[in-house]
Amino acid sequence: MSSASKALDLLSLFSTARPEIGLSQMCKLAKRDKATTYRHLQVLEAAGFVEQNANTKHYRLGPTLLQLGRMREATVPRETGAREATRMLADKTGETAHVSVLSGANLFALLSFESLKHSTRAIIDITTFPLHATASGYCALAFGPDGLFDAACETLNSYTDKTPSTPQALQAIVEDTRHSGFARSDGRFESEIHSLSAPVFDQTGGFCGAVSVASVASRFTPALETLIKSELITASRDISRNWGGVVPAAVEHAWATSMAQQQELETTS
Amino acid sequence: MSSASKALDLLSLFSTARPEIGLSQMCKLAKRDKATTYRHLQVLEAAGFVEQNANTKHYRLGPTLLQLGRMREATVPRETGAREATRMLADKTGETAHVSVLSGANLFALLSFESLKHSTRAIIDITTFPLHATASGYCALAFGPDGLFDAACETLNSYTDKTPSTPQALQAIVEDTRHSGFARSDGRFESEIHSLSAPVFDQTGGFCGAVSVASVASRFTPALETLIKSELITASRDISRNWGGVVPAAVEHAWATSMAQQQELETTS
DNA sequence: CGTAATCGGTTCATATATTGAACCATTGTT
DNA sequence: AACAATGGTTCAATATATGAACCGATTACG
Repeated sequence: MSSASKALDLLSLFSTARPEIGLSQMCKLAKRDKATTYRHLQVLEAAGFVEQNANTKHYRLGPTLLQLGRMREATVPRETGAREATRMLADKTGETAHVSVLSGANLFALLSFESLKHSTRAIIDITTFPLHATASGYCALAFGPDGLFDAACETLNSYTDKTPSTPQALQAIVEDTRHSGFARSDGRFESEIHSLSAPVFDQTGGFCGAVSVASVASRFTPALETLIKSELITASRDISRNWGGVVPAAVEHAWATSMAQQQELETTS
Repeated sequence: MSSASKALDLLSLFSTARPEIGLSQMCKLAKRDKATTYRHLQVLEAAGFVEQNANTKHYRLGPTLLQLGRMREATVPRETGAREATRMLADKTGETAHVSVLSGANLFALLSFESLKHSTRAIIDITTFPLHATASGYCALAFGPDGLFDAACETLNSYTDKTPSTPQALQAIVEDTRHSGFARSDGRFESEIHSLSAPVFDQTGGFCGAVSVASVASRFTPALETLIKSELITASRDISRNWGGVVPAAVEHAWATSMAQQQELETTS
């Protein structure tokens, strides 16, 4: 592991719950030597990625991040292009809607909206989604670049007893996702959460992210599933358009087939 | 220089004018070896600080920056803490008000408000303010850390025929700024713009940014100058307070002296 | 067309920057 | 006053970064 990435890893230790971190605490969290950690922090501070509270000597995120974050959004307006559709999605479904973006082999959380409809709701508080355990991840594996599946298989951590633990089990899920145009995680990452997800595409013509609805498992019904899928289609088209892309015909066709089956299922029941 | 800081330096090569950079071009810009640059980019990509355009193979800023930027603002609400005062400043003066923050040797634009009073108004569309040509920059040189002046002298680009082109000329401006508590750029960056600026301080007790009013030069009168300076004082105190700091007695004293002189000037005229 | 020039990416011996145990200084606690 | 934290520093050992040369694929061009 390069020393640069070790330094960058320190930034991920900050959170809203833990906005300032002292040297000793950071050593424990990062499981690294004090001298090393200190030097890494010096580097980050010089670059404006962290700054030091002059009183407590604790470190916190620095001003450069705001600048770079805005530059990113100014040049690649992902958040702006997804916000309205995601808010609408949460609103229409009454559940938590969120969007993730693929970068390399990582799926990063972009934004999330919680509906006010229910007092219990799914909270999205992770920053990177495991590819093998989340609906968003299955979308990436199903519609994203080829190498992703092998990358995902390297760390098949089990989060719940439903988390797929073999490449074969994962492959089956991915096939199903590719076939239906929707990904599903029924308690595969968190046992109480039932998520549905649809792929999003950008100007390159390829998969670049996923839009998802995370519902509390106990209130997930076929009717809700139909509603969520229908709204996911709208949201995916909308976000893809805002990101300069278009949903490929193959995915549109998979959706159409899925929705027809879903409707049939409901009328017979 | 640590390898981590070399990697981080690559991020500063991106700008709105140059949002995507290929490997070869980046080597030239960073003046570094191709293999080294490539590995640095790999590290940054793994951390989500850059991502690669799948078609062109060019690199651009990554999604992690958006997350960290939001986290920074959530935990150190600079933008939030300056917004109201800046809006008020624009409103009261009828001109464009903006705030910048110092990070390392760069003065970054934080936010800007345009007054609706006039149909012609100053537009702030740059992200980093040159230290030697803007009122905000003079504030940084006058009240900021020591090394800044030498850093500024390294690139004395001329933007107008009034831009100071020698360290001596710049030094004189800085002295005047330190003495009066206000910085002025009368067409030194853009010929039609007359700006006044005041320093802002944070919890460290040191200079950390500037609040400015950019006025159209043709309507800049002594009366307007008095109004702007008076409102700048209010805004600087307000923002400094919101950022956990306080305006040092020396600066308050400089302001008091300046305002007295200004008033004298007006009554005699 | 063939060839020369670029491009992104890779290799491996060399050399340099990173590492961490032990250390110091300061502060707050008992 | 002794103790246990804290943040910060040193230096020999060594793990890591480096860059010239190389590769294969595009692209430019006479």
